[in-house]
Amino acid sequence: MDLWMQFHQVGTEMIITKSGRRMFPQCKVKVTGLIPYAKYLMLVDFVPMDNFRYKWNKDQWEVAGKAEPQLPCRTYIHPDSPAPGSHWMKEPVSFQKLKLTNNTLDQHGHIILHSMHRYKPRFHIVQADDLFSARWSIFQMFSFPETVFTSVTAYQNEQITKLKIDNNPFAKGFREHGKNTRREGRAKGQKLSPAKGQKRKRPEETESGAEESDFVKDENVEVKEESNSIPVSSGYPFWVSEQNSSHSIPAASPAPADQREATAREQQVPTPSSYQTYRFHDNGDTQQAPTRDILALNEFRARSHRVDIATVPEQDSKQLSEGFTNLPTLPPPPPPPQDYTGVVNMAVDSTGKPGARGPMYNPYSTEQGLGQWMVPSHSQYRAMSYSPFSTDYNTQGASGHAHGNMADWSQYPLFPYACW
DNA sequence: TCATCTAGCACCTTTGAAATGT
DNA sequence: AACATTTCAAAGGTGCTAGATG
Repeated sequence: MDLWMQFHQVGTEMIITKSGRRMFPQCKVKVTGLIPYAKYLMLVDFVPMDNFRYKWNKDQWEVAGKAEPQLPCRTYIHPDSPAPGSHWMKEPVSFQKLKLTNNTLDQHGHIILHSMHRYKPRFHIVQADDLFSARWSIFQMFSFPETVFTSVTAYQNEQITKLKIDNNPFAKGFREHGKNTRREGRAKGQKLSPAKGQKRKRPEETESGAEESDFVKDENVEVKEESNSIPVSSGYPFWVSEQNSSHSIPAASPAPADQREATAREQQVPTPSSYQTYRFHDNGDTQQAPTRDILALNEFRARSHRVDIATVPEQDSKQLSEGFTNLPTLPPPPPPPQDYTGVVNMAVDSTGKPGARGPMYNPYSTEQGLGQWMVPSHSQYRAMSYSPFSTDYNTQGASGHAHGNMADWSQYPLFPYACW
């Protein structure tokens, strides 16, 4: 939590490369309130914060234009999934193997993002017995304002570089004095690459002492359900009040749905400084009765009020296009046994432990699953500026319903409604 | 010309199998 | 034989940077 806050205050950047890079800080969450014997899946997807592309100019971020077309929205599923609630609650859940890439043709199931765009990870807890047949009946979404980041191919802000070097054990070689002879040897007279001009000087030689990359905090915080756009830029010194900038640039497409719609159902965990003033909303009603299902960032203990649980719309793609806010809210349920027949489309970490669980998708449920709620009509979605089967996407060879391998499947969005 | 991206590098940690000890 | 601990090489994660790209 502390580390995330440090990065957030500077303006978190995440390196994305063709081959994929891990996130740092990594996402690590603590969950409480699950039914110990019920099985759950843990997932993460990434949603754009807005409709703009950014650039780093004179030590600050500013809007550079309209965002690139949406990429297929992939979802990372925690390799332990499915596991009983007791397992998830036993210790903080780490998403350390989650990788980001800018390779739109990626076949490894990494999360595909555009460079120089802003994103926010979003966590999902899905109650389901297994990965094959999971029909998304009950799930919850959580997000954390301090995890917003800008995807980059090279660090722009030298403060971020320094923070990463100081805190990431894999970068130790860059903070220890005199160990990187290669850099010293090249240190003269070369052209500087993007952030190079600013990164030229070596990071502080002083050991920050921040060896601890696991930010273990256990503070109480309330989980809130996101009811409006998140003012992520507040307290974000390197951002040119992008909200103002945003206004100056004509947005051809509507505000991102994440802010517009999906967020209305998303539970957001505020930072310690903000949670006290938070008021929980649920369809306009202020809820007070605390309940159970919680997810907290970085072992950051959280407590939610009434949990917002949405059910997956059945056979009604129109509901999707009309906004997630229309989905019904159910009480925290003991899950009735269900006849799971849906399809799971997800990215799974290749280094995970899928063996014991078998494939994480069901190639035989394609028609039903996609037809049911993964594949709305194009006309409905195009107007929303996002389609899981966009032109770009189809050119990757994953069009239609003929899929023969995991790589193909991993490219489908798990939660398409959240990506408009 | 410039901003951005790519690929390969040196340096480092992590991982897990094999070896060794109890 | 079973388990715990240590060793060590391979795998993989870092930021850096020259050159490529558009």
